Amino acid sequence: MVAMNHELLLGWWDTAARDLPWRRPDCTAWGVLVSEIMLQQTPVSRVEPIWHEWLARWPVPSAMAASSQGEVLRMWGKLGYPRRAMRLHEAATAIARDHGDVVPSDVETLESLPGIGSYTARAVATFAYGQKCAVVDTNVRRVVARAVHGAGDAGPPSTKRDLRDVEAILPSSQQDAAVFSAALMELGALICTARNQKCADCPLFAECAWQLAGRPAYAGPEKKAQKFAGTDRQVRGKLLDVLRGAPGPVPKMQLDVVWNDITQREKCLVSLLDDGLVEVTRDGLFALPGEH
DNA sequence: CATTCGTGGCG
DNA sequence: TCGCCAAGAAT
Repeated sequence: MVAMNHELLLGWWDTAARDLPWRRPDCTAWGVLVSEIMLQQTPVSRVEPIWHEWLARWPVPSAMAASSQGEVLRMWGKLGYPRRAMRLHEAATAIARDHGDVVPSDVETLESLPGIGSYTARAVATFAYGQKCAVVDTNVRRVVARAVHGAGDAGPPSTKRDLRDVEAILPSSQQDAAVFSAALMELGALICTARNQKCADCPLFAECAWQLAGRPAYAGPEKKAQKFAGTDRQVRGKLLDVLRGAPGPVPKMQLDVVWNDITQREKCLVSLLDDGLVEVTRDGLFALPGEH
């Protein structure tokens, strides 16, 4: 594929795009930001119900800033990676205090906020404000690897190179660029998936470099499978789940029962305290931050 | 640049 | 069953 045929993808988007709440015209920039944070490493199906609860409860950043971190962690529930919720609370506080309660529109300022990196900053600038900039997530990387480079899958991420790759195929029109980015991501999510890709339904089938090359297998460096069972991540999750399930502060014994390995358990509790996800009360009880 | 950080569903 | 995967960021 020498040059991406934008019309094919834009046309497909019109007929195939999912009707997600954060894509509706009445969705605020804050709503878009919340969705982007929640969607990091997390499937749409699990995000959607929580997103509705959040926007109903905290329609603007200042509303969330007025809530405690513990309250935010409870509302986050089991979405995973709870530090995202903490950082979003921090970001909401900064937006309310420093930006007039308006989510910033330029990539630079967005990236300066906690929890907002290269992808999320560009996603908000593009999807909430219609700006023209490259948006690179795992879906886009995979689609570009196949359709443009003819590889079976994307190699290890490289922020600078990945950005250049996508900038090279971005439509010149600002309006098209925003839809194009959304469509690229949608294609990766629905058609050009990691496994069991649906090439027969792909709008780029005829010009896809991977198809034209005979769909060679991924040739890059081996990807390390992420373990979970037995990791600190699992232990931290169990500890935090106790606090989420309790109405208030709990004695340490309640935390001790969730994991047998004392050394690992204590290490994880300390790390949760370090991250500000857990606090100790005056009475030596353990609580979600701000809930005592 | 490589690791760490949750959780659950699916083939 | 269990490895793999799901809109990344911070360090």
